Formats: sequence, C-alpha cells, structure tokens
Amino acid sequence: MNIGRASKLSGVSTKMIRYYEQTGLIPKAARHSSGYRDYDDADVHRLRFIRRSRDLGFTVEQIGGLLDLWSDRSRASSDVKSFALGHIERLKEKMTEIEAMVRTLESLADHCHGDDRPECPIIDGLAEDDGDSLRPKRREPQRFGRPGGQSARHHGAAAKVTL
Amino acid sequence: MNIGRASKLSGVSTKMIRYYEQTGLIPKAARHSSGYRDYDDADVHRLRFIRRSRDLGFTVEQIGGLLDLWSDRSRASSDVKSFALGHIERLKEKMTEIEAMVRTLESLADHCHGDDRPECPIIDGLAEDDGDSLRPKRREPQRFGRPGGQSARHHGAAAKVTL
DNA sequence: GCTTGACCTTCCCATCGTAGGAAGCCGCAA
DNA sequence: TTGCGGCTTCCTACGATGGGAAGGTCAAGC
Repeated sequence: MNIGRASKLSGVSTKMIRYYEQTGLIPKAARHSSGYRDYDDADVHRLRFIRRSRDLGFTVEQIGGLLDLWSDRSRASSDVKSFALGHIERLKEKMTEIEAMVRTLESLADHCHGDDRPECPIIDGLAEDDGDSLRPKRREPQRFGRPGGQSARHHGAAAKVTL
Repeated sequence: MNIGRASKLSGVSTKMIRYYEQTGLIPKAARHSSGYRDYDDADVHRLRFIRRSRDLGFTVEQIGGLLDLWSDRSRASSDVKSFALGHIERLKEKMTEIEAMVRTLESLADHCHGDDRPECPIIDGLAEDDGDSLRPKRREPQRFGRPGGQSARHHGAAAKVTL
C-alpha cells in the first residue's frame, strides 16, 4: 500500500512517516518501481505502536528503545517495566512543576480584585524586585534574618516545562 | 552595566537577553562607545519580570502581553486577571493530559510482572492491533458488539503535550 | 608600553516534533 | 489526452535555548 493509506490506517501523518524513516526510527520502506514507498500490515502495525507511544508522551528516541524491546523476544518484562516506570516518574515531575505554577498563579489571582481599577497583585508579583520567590509577599518592612518557620522558597521558579 | 552583569542580576542568560532584544520583546539596549550593550536597573527589573513569567509557564509572546499590561497604567486589573486565569486553564489542561498518560501507563505497568520472563502487558498494550484505546485490554474472544457499561475509550491518546 | 584573560560582539548551527509549501513525477479515470 | 490526486524530494518554519567560532574591548599585571 502507498504511504497515504498507511498514514490513514496508522494515524501517523505522511510527513511523520517519512521523518521517522529518515531518522532511522523505522527501516527504509520498500519501493514500487515508480519510486512510491510500499507498506504492508506489519509496517502499519509498527506505526501504530509508534503513535500510541507518542500519545503516552515518549520521545521519538525513547520509542526507538521501545521498538527494540518489542522486537527482542528474549528481553525480560522487567526491562520494559523499568522503562515505563522511569517514564511515569518523569511525567509526574512535569505535573508537579505545572502544579507549582498553577498554585503560584492562583494565589496571585486570588488577591486580584479583577475590577476596572488598575492595582493588580498579579502584575505586582511578577514585577517584585526581591529575589526569586514570588509568593508570600512578605511586604512587612522589618523582618530581616531568616524567619523561624517554613516561610520562604516554597515553590519558587520551577524548571523548564516546555509548554 | 554590561550584559553579563545584567544576566547575573536578572537570572536571564546573555543569549536570551540578546534573543529577547532581537525579537522585540525588549527594546534595543543602549550601547557604549565600544559597542557593548549597556543596561540599567530598570532593564534588569524588566528582565526579572520576564524570567518570573517564564518560570510560570508563559510563552515569550504572552510575556509581550504581560509587559504591555505592566506598563499600561490605566489598564484594568480584570484584564490581567483574565489573562492569568486563561493561562491557569491551559496549564490545567496540560496537567490533565499528562495525568491521563500516567494513568494509562500505570494501569499497564500494574499488570506487568516485571520479572525475567518476556511476556509484558506494557509492550502488548502499545502493540495492540485494535483501534485507539490502549486500555482495558478486553482480550476475551467472543464479546462482540459494544458491551454494556463504561468500558471503551476512557482515556485513549491525549493530545500533544510536548515533553 | 605589551600581554593575558575575561568579557563582549555578530553570525551560524543544533535541538525536537511537526507542519507547510514548491516543483515535479506517477497513476488512474473520463 | 487531459486532469486530478497522490507521491517524490527539498527547503522553511515554529519556540526557546544553547554551543561555538571569529574577532573586538577592557582592565590588570608585568
């Protein structure tokens, strides 16, 4: 079958199929005499595998590993499982980062009247001229030296999350 | 001050400072006679604002909007608030997507023995040859026609999340 | 003075996954 | 034969970031 058919059956765009071939994720497709790529059911099956893996957040590189695990009939299921668990961990880290952003933003938004006046704690929070924490807004003048409790640096500045 | 100093004070890399200037997010910096860029405290302040906004997951384009809101002294706080709330919504969507991935992966991993035998429901789930749902794995042969309850399509295939 | 090293400049390239488009060939049907 | 839709390759872009090369500048130490 042609690439368009394989694309429809697998849910992977033709652009991506060619890209995966080019980068070596999948082997070079057979060719008709016309030069058209030719795919069979096994190819489509693999493309589906790839699409599902992408849907689960694996990078293309990781999918290379998954494909190896798939075709390696003698590998242990523990190999796959640790791969998956590692990925789950990474996903959870992302969630934690985003969660921190949401919490920070919500705490800022909570204090914003959201009316037609210009004063706005959200913008003020972003514009604050102290260090990295944009949170508890300890605006009281005198308290220098580290306070006793749990105040500072609760969830300041998460790492990159690539939205 | 030079760009390196501004970078250290703001937490924005020199590369990024030049990039922000180039793309118009920040105005072109003043120059010394030597050609070196020259920054003042207000510039650093703005860079901090940008960095904090990035840390909260805003795109550079959105930060352009935030900077406008910041400098527009007559804008309503509701403008800022809706901006922020919209962003919070987008972040929560991302979280939901990632959450779905995690749930799917965990349900697959839960059924994987993770020992030295090769059988692995995780790989099998990715390789399944039916539609898009990679879940309840209703492998029983005979049950055609849609089953009664809540079975299929629970959380198959989230959209792009750009990990 | 001159050297050295840290800092600055611009310009180009790579990343990652995906998409758009141009120019041109192929296949099939009317 | 014409025409259209599909296929080919090649180039471009995105968004944010970093790496690095080739060369100019500055300040400190001799």
